[in-house]
Amino acid sequence: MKPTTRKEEIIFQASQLFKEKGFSAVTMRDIAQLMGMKAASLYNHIEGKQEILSILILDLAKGFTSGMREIEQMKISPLQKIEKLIELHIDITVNQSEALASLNNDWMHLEDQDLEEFVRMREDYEEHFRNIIKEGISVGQIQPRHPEVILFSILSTLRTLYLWYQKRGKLDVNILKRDMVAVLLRGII
Amino acid sequence: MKPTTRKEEIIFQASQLFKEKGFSAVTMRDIAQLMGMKAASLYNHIEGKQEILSILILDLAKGFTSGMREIEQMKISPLQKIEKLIELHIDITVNQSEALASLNNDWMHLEDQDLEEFVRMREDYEEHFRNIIKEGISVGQIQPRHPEVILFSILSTLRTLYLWYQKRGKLDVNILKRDMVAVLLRGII
DNA sequence: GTCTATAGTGGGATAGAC
DNA sequence: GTCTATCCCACTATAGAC
Repeated sequence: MKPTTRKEEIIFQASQLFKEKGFSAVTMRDIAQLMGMKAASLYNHIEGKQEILSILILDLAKGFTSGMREIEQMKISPLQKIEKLIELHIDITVNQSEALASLNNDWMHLEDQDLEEFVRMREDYEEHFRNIIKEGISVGQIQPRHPEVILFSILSTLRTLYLWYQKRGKLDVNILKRDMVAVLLRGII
Repeated sequence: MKPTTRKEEIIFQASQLFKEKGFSAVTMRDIAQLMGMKAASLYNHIEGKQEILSILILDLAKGFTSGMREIEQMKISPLQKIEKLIELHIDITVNQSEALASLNNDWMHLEDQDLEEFVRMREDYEEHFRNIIKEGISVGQIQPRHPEVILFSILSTLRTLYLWYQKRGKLDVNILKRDMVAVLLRGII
């Protein structure tokens, strides 16, 4: 996530602000100030505030979608697929925690087709995740509890990991993966 | 959470909007419309938009703080205390999911002393939770993994439960408590 | 590609009639 | 206690000079 073009740099700086205060509370003037320019100048590079949000969220959502597709096609057990999904979330958290904040908290401020596309992708993602859990239950690898509770419990932890990852002084990613997989799959007792 | 006074009704209606769109994206005109009045009339009952947020978040935070204090004083094992804490979160989620959304997502829009007070209460709450986990580890009731990973995993699930609870057609609370305790404590394998 | 200036809109909040 | 009218300000975005 190293911004190369001017446009990417604007989107990157905006994402920092969106994470701190939320999309609605961030102004074009705030973003311009971080860029060291005036708000009007931003419009030479981007269409507007909405475009920034849309790029941030939809690009990231596509990352989750393609990651899910790859994992689904692997010839491994359902439980191993869930481990891979946990690792996917951790990798994305580490590399794109700002965009993740927008995806979690500001998706409802997307407009029209962007909003529809996002909601569709998210439902799709959850549906595939749920199916992997169900398969794990049916082959006896996972406890026969309500798949929805399991899905929610894992996803909510992974989705809010970005809030916590940097507070704790950047744990080593591999240690984090190992401990997280252990806690989520095997519990704490 | 049945609003009785006019002021409480305004705060309640506002909380619905804050949950949907976030504090910054909700206008006094939006709130007034839900109340069937004009924005100017709101000011006969409340000081302003900030007061609404402040009451919503601080009242709820105090609920968590006093719940934690009660549980800590019980003469039960660390693991049983964690079970009680899970139940506390579920009860609050069921009864006050709108305020919970503001507490999770809009706390940074509190001002001055309110912001300070909230941050202090939250840190305190996490500190006490962490100590219960550590005690559980030291008496051998809980796996000797990093307490921070355990704390985060449980708290992030409980904190975002409000997002999910109503989508799924209001599960029976007792079933939810039982399954949630099982998944969080014993894992899914 | 950045600037100043400004249009156009909508926000929180207040004054004062009823 | 609610209303209309309005203030003042901040917002997104555009126009046009440099």
